[in-house]
Amino acid sequence: MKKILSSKFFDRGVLAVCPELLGKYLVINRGWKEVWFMITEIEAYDGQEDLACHARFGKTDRNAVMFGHPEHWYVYLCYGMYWMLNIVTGPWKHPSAILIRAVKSSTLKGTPSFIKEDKLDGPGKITKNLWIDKRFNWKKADKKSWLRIEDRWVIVKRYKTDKRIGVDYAGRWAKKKWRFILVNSQ
DNA sequence: ACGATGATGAAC
DNA sequence: TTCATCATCGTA
Repeated sequence: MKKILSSKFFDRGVLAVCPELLGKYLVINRGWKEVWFMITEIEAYDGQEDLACHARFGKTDRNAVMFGHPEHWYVYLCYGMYWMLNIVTGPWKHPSAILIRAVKSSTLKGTPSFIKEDKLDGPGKITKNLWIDKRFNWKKADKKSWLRIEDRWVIVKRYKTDKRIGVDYAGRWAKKKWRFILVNSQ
C-alpha cells in the first residue's frame, strides 16, 4: 500500500507532526531504483525561542528555509563532516523542523543491495548511506521529488519521548522531551 | 575518551 | 579576519 501524504501534513506545529511522522517512509530515488526506509526516530526544533534550534539566531543564510514553507528539506553540515536531514514544518514563517535521526529498512521488502546496514541509527549515518547532501537543501519533499516522505503501510504504533541529543548547551530547552522514538514497530 | 573537519555566527 | 562553537561518528 502506498499513500501520498497530503500537502497539509507538514503544515502544522512541529510537535503535532512528530508523532505522525514516526512510521512513515523516507523514500529516495537512486539511479533507476527507488528505496525506502521507515522513520523510527526524530527530533523537533521549534522556533526562535527554542535555544537548541538554529532559528535562535534569527533568520540567517543557513536557516532561512526553516522560516519558509513547510514540506521542504533543510540540510546542513554538522561538525564539518555530516549532513543533517530535516523536514520543515508549519505554520509558514514559524521556523521549525524535524531532524530525522534513525530509519530502518522494511522487513517486507528487505534491504536494498547497496545499503550495508539494516538500521541507520544516527542522522549522519542516514545521509552518508543514502547519499543525501546539500543538494536537497531547499527542495520540496513532494511526490515528484527524488527524496520524499510517504505513508506506505499502516503499522501499530507506539512511541516514547526523550531529551534531544547533542543540545546540552540549550538550558531549559535541552530538557524538553522533543525526541520521538518508535517502539515495537512492525 | 577523543580527534577529525569545515561551516557558521559573533566579535573585533 | 579571527575565534569558539557545533542537532556526529568511528576508533581507542
